[in-house]
Amino acid sequence: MDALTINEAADTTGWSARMLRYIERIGLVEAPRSGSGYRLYGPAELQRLRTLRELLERHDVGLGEIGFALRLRRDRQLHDAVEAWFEAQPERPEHVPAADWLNWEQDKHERLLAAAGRTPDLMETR
Amino acid sequence: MDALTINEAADTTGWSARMLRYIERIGLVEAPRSGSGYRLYGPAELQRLRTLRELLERHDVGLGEIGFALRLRRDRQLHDAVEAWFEAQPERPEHVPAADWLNWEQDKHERLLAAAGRTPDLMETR
DNA sequence: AGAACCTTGACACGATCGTGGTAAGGTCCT
DNA sequence: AGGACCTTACCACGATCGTGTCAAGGTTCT
Repeated sequence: MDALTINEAADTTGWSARMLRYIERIGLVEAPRSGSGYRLYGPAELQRLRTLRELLERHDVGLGEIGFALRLRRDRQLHDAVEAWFEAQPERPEHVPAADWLNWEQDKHERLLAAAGRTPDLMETR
Repeated sequence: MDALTINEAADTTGWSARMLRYIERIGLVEAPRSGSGYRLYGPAELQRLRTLRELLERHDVGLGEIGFALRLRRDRQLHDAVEAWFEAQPERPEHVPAADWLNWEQDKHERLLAAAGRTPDLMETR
């Protein structure tokens, strides 16, 4: 009572055989193959397929997104880059030379962002 | 020399104004607004936009994927669920009653997966 | 007041995603 | 040997992604 072929696995997991192949191509749930190339789904794979389905439904995410999450776990390089990007809160230069502020009104192409992010209605004259 | 409006920001970052709005909608790089609703891009945002561009190009990922990464960081619930799914290596029952193995040949719908994942050519008679 | 911006919302369009189906060919069980 | 199943490779198709453009209306500058 162990390994099922793709259609059997499809029946018991709710996925279609077509989707099982797709899921495999994405890299999630890859079934081992028989000597002649048939996919063999054991309890482990069946379990993963069922929980995968639940995961998607419960959080409204797509296969591609989980596929990306997988890529993140495998490619540390990428993971770190993404993480670094999120982490990077480019320091807002604390020291804003007053001189720059004076030119402001004149330079059409360089407007000011009030203080540090919020703008106290500098632009509305009305 | 601080905050640019959307088209100016577009010019200096390489993105189009359209994309800046799109990027904002996804949740990456949200520009603060002026009193009248104009987006104001300060050095921080500009920096993020440039590095974002680099991130995408260098690792060949899409905005949607980074958007998903963002969702993962914000929704710990989801993050944990995904992590759990990947972690879950459903234990392959170590104890396989020999009896089950005997029925194998007979039960058309229940085939066996050799040992723990790899199948030693059980299915190829030739 | 008028030009030059900005904002949101809509229509559009090729590319990819998520699915299904079908064809051509190999494998397994009677 | 024949039927039922598997494999890969294609064609298809609606939905979303990534972009652009345009319209209608508000803001800012001169």
